[in-house]
Amino acid sequence: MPGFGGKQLEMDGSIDDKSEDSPSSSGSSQPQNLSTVVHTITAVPTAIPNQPVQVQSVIQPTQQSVIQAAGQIQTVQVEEDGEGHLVRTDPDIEKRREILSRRPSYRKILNELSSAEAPGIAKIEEDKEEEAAITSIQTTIPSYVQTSEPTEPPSHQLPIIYGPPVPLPPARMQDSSKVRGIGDASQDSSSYKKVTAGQTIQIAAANQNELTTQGLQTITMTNAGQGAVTAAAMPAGTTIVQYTQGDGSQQFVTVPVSISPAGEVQAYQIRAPSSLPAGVVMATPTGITSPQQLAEESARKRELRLMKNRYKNREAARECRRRKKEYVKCLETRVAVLEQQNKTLIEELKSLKELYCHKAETE
DNA sequence: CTAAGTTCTCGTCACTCGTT
DNA sequence: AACGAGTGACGAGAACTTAG
Repeated sequence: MPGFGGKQLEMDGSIDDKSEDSPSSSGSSQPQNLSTVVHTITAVPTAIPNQPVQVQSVIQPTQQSVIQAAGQIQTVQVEEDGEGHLVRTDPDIEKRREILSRRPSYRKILNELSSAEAPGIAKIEEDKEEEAAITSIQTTIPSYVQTSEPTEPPSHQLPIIYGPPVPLPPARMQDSSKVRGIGDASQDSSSYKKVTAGQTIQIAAANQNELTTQGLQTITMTNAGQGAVTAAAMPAGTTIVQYTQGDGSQQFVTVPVSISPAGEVQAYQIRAPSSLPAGVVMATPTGITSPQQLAEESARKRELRLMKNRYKNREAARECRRRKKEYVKCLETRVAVLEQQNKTLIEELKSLKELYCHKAETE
């Protein structure tokens, strides 16, 4: 992360009241950070003599924790020991650890920073701009999701996905040559296209009317492609199908499939949507007795839970990153402002000194 | 021009914390 | 206890940079 690494923040005590509350971003899940961070104390000239110097202890960012470190600005009280050395007299370590162990919220930190922001910083404007930018990003539909107008699809093209898409990462982009529209599911199985096991595929009908009447918009079929855990999770011959209804709600159903030795899904059958009960539908294995079955069942439940959370979490991660960026921007702005203030104060001190010297000479 | 290296971005999972 | 929100860590792929 260029631009953050090694950047030394020099701040005066103007935000001490806020930094006291600023939680560390090294959550309790990473308490080891406490022992690895390097605290450097930077003395900043202040215009107020004979007072304890308040400086910021800035955690030296490491490659992986640059941004986290930005949230770890703490107040450290230091006093001169009479020989010009700064002696740290900050509150006890335990309290600090307690603060550090609390999980941060960038929103909270940002709000605190914003409320303490020096006037003249065009922060709201900036936020608006950023918000607009984010909106435009979020409304940009990934190129790998087909969102054509619901017109007659060209005969050479694949079924078109209508409605809120379930974006798939490019790596798992549906292989259009291997996917058949769900509307064809009732047809002769010999006409099924082959789907390589281990892929996440997206299925949609070529006919929108068919979709709307059936209440289905998109279907994502996940098989054993997400690692060994998933592979073990799914009982042989079944897969979980995720589908999105017209109202955007997501549903899940397990579907029996047959996989060829070559690893290709040869056939899959999905019940008519009208027969699908609301919510999650699972083919509950009967008579689970062996530990292996129990493990399979729990793994399957886990997979289902993850699948349900995936979309939300994706959005949450985006939001989190946006807030983080906003927060870092805010910090950088603050640094710029404080640096400017520092410069001004130094200049002022210089001119006052000159004035004083000049006056002393003339007297 | 291209291969290798670096940085950026995104999705996913695991985990914690607060709320119900 | 269950659930949702928030966030760190990690991996993968895209985008960019640099050396030969």
